[in-house]
Amino acid sequence: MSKLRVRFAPSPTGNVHIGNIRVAIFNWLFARNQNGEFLLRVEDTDRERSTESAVEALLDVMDWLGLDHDGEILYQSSRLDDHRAAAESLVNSGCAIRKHSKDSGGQPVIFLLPYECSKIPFVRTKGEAGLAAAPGKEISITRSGAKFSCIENGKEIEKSCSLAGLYRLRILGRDGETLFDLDKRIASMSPADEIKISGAQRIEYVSREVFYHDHVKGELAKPLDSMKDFVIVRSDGSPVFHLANVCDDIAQDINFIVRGDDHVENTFRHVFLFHALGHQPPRYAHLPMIVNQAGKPYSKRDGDAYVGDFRKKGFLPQALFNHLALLGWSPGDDREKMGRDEMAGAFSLERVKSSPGKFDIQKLISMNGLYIAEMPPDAFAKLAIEFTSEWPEGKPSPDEFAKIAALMQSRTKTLAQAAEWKYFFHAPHEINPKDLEKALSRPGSRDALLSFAGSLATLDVSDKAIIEAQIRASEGSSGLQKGGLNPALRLLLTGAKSGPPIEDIIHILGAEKSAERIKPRRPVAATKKNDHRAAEFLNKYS
RNA sequence: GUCCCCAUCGUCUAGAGGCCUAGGACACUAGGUUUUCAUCCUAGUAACCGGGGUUCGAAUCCCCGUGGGGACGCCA
Repeated sequence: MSKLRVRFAPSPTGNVHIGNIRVAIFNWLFARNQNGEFLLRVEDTDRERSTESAVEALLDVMDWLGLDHDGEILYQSSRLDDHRAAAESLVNSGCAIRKHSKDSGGQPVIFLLPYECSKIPFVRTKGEAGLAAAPGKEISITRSGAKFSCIENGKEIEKSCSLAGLYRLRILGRDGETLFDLDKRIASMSPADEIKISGAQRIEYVSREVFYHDHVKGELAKPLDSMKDFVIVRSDGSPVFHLANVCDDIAQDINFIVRGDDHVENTFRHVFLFHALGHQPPRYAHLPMIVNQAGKPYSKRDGDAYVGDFRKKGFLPQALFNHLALLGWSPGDDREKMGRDEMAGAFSLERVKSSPGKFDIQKLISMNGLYIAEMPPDAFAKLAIEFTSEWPEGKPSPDEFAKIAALMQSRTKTLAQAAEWKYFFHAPHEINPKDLEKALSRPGSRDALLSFAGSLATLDVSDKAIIEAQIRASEGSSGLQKGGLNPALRLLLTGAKSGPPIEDIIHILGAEKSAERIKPRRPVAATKKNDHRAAEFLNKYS
């Protein structure tokens, strides 16, 4: 077998979303596993919607995730001439026609599914088909398709399909006489011809289907009589996706296409295109889609599904990569947290599921926490500090920040949580009076607090054990239980109800700042009527 | 409407006819450790969509329902 060549071929018409990038991840894993090549093609032919910034965003995101591609990027827009030439050759070889158009505009080029398929390996005959024609309905036949009505299960159904779907079509009248025989007419039909037949009773033809082996879904087949000929060049002369996509896959020598589920139906058409262009179709694998919490597919409209947003929310690329790879694939054992290379080593298409998966943000968060936990502290601090840029006072000093980061790392699931560490640098804006009242409600609390605040002036805060001992001492002398002072101290110091050990906080804050925060002061305004009592209490707690 | 695909705990998944009393992970609950929180440890709740077959035996194979998704563009 020749070297595996796969590609990721996004259209840059908006920010890349996670469903999109997951396709890239699977292609990358597959290529790396097989020692193949992973190519990138930007399908930017939709000029109206493609933007340069979207291309930049795409490249940026791929770089962030470590999805390195082989070779140069192919921009589809640069291959217009080749696409047109391909269309021209298809017209010349009779595989496509220029549609006759009454409008003054140009003529679109329509690819005709081949009528004679005996030498095409991916088409097979299923058998004779017979349909009852709907009475009184006219049948219309042109080179690019037939339209007719028939009766199925007592219901009248309108059908239209390519002539290739109606192999050896015969239309029979009331007395069984042949009104039309496609075999005799097809060779002489010109694109402008339209044949109308009335009085049909019965429609008979040979039913065939196109099939291919999908490396995820197994064998897939589609009856030709459910397919239509399709436009490959628009009336304005621009090539349609199907043509451009196939031409570029040929140009890039792609021999395995791994893409989203939504292309399954396109593949039935693309294999004909490959064949008509003189090439063997590549192999295919279609990945199941991923859906959002509501069970609906992600679309570019899903505001929260952009890959860039995950970065902004403080997710690590390793975690997102890992989590996305595990959506629809598993190594087959109980491994879940796996690095890129480990996953590439274990990857196989056979182990890709064929059912859609729901994206679970909780699991991503958990995995992100795992990756954060194993980071070297300085690396963690360096990444986390970026998330303090929203602070009005500006980013803290890296050295100070690193101490806090080390303290918080095991408590952190996403880097964005670093924005909440503000209290280490600035006194908390507000303390919930109710919480404080509760924290101070035990008898002796106030005395213990004052005692500890007073001791801070002479306390050696460079030693956490000393700080802790002093807290215990203040508790003891005021008749408070061990740890009874913690809630109040924490609240006054940080404004939060939970967090790292008090002594760690005081150690970092220093004696002066700590005393400042604990000291009775700070009137707290009652914001609600029922907070009034608590506010009163606080204001006079000295 | 037509065609195609899919279906195991709430979620991601393991499962290739007997290793299944259906395993793991996230989430959740309880307990332990940490005088809070987090980490860590232990335990628990929780699933084969329904109905028919095939078979000595079905989560696994077949059929029919049901539910979900996709495709039917001169979008990609």
